[in-house]
Amino acid sequence: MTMLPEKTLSRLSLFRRVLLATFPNPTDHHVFSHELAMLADSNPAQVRRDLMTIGFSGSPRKGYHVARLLASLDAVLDAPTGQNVALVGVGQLGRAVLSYFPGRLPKLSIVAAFDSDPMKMDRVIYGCRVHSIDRLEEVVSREQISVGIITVPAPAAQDVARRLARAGVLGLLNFAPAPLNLPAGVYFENVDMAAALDKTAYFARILALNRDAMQREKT
Amino acid sequence: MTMLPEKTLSRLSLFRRVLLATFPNPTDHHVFSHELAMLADSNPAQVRRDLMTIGFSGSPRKGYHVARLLASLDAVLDAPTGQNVALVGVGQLGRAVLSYFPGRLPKLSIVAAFDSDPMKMDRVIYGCRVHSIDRLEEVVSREQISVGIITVPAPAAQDVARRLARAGVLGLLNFAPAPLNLPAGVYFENVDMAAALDKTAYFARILALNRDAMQREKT
DNA sequence: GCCTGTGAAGCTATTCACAGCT
DNA sequence: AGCTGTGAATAGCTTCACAGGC
Repeated sequence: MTMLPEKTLSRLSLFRRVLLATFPNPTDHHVFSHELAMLADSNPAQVRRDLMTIGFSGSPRKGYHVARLLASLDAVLDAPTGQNVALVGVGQLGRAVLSYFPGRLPKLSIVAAFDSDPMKMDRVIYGCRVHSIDRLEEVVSREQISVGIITVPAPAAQDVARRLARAGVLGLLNFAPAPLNLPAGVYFENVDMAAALDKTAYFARILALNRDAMQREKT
Repeated sequence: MTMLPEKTLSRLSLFRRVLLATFPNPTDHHVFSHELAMLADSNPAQVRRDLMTIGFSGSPRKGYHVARLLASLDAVLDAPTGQNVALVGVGQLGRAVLSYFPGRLPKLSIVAAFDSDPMKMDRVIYGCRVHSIDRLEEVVSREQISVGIITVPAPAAQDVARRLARAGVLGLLNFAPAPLNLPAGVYFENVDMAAALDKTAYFARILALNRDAMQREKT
């Protein structure tokens, strides 16, 4: 399994989450592809294809064995020993992210946060120590951090991303509304809330127009 | 132009943002597709295709006229009279979102927030009044709200989404880590931060493995 | 009968490559 | 010479549809 497609990974992460929520005690439970599809707002063919992609099989009789499936999902999604994460930018959004993750993804720990505001330094927020941004390279290297979360304002994002990459971080999750330019060999994913809201508003508008058109047609 | 593809819309929103940031005074400026591609971390062919999709053309000589392009992007992305937005769930994440948007998307105003915690009600947070969740239907209808942002905990998301949809909201931006089941005719988009982080960590891990493999090959 | 696993078809999105313009 | 606009090629993703198993 060299490298799974991005979309498949998103769904696998979601499958794991809904399975855990639905089967607090998964032993001896089974799910059919159409059941998991329902839980994850997907469809049976997609579920079967995704599980096929990670080499997991069920039985036509009973479906997929939940506990085994969860183990397979863990094997794909988690590093056996866990991975350390750093967050840069302890503003409103950074704090929200810090409060969001603990407990949600047990194999990923946000072990350090960074900010440039001296007021925020050396405090502990949601269980995470805030360091001066000046010590970014030092702490990333010492704590063996392989994943970075960027929650700084847009103008600072590119520089922070480059420093994280240079310090050895290989995956970046960027919440800043600025596109990053990074050398190949570093993965990054943008969470573009502004674009997401623009898009949602656009489709809301189109749907409203369509609905009005139908209304008019009826008369 | 019946309905633009989702991906195209995300990029158009980004194009507008980077153009505004790069050309504070756009009059008489021009951009080539490769320049805009650089700014948006895309590629020239994609930029040309996207602009073609919205029927905007440039000249081979000078490229795209920035002010005109911005006007075209506004025409596609914005409702002429603006759209009203409601946010449900004034927790840590909800507050971060409330503080994030004002000023960023001038045609979209978050005009109301809702929460079930009596402590939070009737306060004004980041310029937005917080109402009791009980008054959701009433306020959505009175304020003509067409877009909803869901920042409640996962177990409450489905119910909130259904209430918003029933009250007439046509587009939902869901930050809760729970998939929604909604009738057709309502658009929704999930911002799944947990899946995004899982994915980022996965690729960071794969990249580390690949890098180590190359290292070993060299010896 | 109702499921899974999967080749094949269908669809969407991206990228190529070049004619046409200035 | 170097760009845009775009048909055509490619790549990537989703869905169909059915053989095979219990």
